[in-house]
Amino acid sequence: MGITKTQIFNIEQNELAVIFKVLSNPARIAILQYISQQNACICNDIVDEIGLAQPTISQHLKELKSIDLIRGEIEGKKVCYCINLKQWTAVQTLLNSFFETTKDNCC
Amino acid sequence: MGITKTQIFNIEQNELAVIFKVLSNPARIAILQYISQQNACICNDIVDEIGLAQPTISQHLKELKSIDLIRGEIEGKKVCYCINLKQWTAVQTLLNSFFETTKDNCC
DNA sequence: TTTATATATTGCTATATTACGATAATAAAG
DNA sequence: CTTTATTATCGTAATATAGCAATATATAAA
Repeated sequence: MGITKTQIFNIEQNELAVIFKVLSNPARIAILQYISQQNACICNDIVDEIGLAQPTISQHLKELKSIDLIRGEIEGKKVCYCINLKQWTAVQTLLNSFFETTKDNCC
Repeated sequence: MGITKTQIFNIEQNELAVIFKVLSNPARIAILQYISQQNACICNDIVDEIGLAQPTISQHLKELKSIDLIRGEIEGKKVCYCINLKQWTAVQTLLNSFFETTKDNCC
């Protein structure tokens, strides 16, 4: 069906899946890395840096914003994107905790 | 297009994206959590536990196996799945390192 | 006001994903 | 060998995603 049966899973499972989904595209990984590499908040050289069309980048930025991983501040006609450090750390902690908790038993 | 332009990204970015994609489904999260909760390697009570059809579970298990996160040992007519602790830890480290490295600069 | 620039939105196509019924494959049990 | 149980694979439908051209929106500059 292409549709995930979210109802049968709990909030934590669905939340983790959403986070992983946002991160499951190399363009979005590249965007995050590029934004973080700049010394200051970076505006849209992103389109030049990554080899994708402007609407595509804009869509990816929107998805990253959807889980609050990045933030866009309007500066004149440009928008300045930067990583939301608070949420970034929260997500890191959440994923780490998932890995840690799920590490217990094995053959 | 629905097709990701993997060529324009580097190996690390693509590898991270693949890992995140495997984890980006709540059924697969639930399967991993269920497997890890059992004291011994659990076989296909997974189908009973998760509310999805057997072929669907089988497909999800295949995807988890594709990045070596779990392992299936054939025991008679049953298959005994368990988390591959070595790869599990490797993935945890890789993701953590991604989060750590990408945490540097921000507004 | 007009023009130029930066970003977002819309609409579309191609491909991927999720899910399941039907069926095949495998192996233990009879 | 046949039956039964377990898991995998195939085929298919519905929906999601990635990407882009065209266009809209917004703001600075002229």
